[in-house]
Amino acid sequence: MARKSARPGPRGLEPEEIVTAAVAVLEEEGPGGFSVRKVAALIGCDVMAVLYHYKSKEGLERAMADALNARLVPVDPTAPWRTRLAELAWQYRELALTFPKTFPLLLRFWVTGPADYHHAEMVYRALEDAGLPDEQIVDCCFGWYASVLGLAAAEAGGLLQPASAEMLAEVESLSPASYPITVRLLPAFRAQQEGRSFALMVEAILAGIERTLVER
Amino acid sequence: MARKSARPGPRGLEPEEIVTAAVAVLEEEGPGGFSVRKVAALIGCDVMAVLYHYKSKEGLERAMADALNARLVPVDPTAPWRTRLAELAWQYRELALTFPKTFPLLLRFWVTGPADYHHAEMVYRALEDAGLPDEQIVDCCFGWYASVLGLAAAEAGGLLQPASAEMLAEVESLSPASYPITVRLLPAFRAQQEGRSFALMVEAILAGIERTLVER
DNA sequence: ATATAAACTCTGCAATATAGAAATTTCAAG
DNA sequence: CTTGAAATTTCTATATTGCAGAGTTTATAT
Repeated sequence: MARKSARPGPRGLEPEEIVTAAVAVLEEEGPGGFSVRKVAALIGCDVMAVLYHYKSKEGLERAMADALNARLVPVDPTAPWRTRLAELAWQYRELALTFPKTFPLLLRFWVTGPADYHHAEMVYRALEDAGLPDEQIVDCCFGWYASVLGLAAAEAGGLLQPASAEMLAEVESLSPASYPITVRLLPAFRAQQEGRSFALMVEAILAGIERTLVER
Repeated sequence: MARKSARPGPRGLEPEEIVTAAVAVLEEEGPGGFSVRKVAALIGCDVMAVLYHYKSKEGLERAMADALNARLVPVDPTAPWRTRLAELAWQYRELALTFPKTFPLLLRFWVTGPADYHHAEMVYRALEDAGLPDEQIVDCCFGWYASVLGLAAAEAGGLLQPASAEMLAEVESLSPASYPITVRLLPAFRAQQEGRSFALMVEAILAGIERTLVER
């Protein structure tokens, strides 16, 4: 049995480095193959060093979600509220496409840390500038978050990507009698373009918020 | 060593019964404590009997997601399209509240089985009745699904529920200088009501879809 | 110097998923 | 009936996992 490891004691292992490695492992192995041992192996430290810093596997995952959140850059507060919310939404999409396997953690841990309050404040402000009354701001903010994260998670899962060949084949084999519209839409499936679904939906949500306002 | 179980061979173990038990275990133990062993223990069969029917743990989870999907009842096709989509959305919410721990599986396995095509056809039809052109129907359908599932998952995760005591305490301890709006909104947090956020957001999305239509 | 806290490593255990072979029953054909 | 194949479940074995407890080293304060 070869012993590979260094002696105990502090050796400047940055907690941030652990999270980075963890994200790399998760992106590489997928949710099924993700384990604390593989994270430790990647950075060449002991398994328990990881658990020391993050208490448990779930603690590490929470930190990973927070690390993703931390990558969001604040939006320009002088821009119109719709522009601000739209830009934030597209940032989430970008995050989802860059870290497709890690992104779903944001849905599991809705509140990951202090960074969240900062982002929420930005959304509150945007909705306030939109003219919503306080009670609607709260309701609307949570709803906006859930919808946008859902959309971005769908991107991460490949649902909003242009239809794959196998998916097209599956649709082609459907009976036109049972699924008349689905079959008729086949050309539209082929014509799907990257990001258009996301764009359409974000616009719809923002338009809907504005309209809710007008109708009051 | 006592042998607790019956003798081998077929004994009419219904696959559906396994899924039901699996959902029960997941709801009881949460995602962390969910294991194939506990599912087998609940229905009193061997672990491998479960794995025989569903190939792997992930296969079982996929079947669980499909089982949830199968609980949706078709909406009345003669109702206005907005009513139809709204009712479907509320059905998802109901599902999320009834099976909060199982519901997130629907986000992990976007396409669970043939039942999906049936539901999608209903949504396509609604959007067609709304007057959307074919290419927008496709984009919009996926986006609508992602948003609504995201909203329902947020309900399942407790995000849209009225703020908890600890969450309120956390907000109270925030510095009003850094988070002026968040702190000001405290009374609104207290006044949150079950389902209002969901209702507001579904209405906004539908209104947004309609408006997208008008603007063309 | 000494004490104390922080940052690790080592050993080991209970639980896990999955593979493969073996055993038993069901069912249809003769 | 018998028989043989297929379907269904169990048993055995293995590698992997999260995590607890105790020990070891280093840094910092007194």
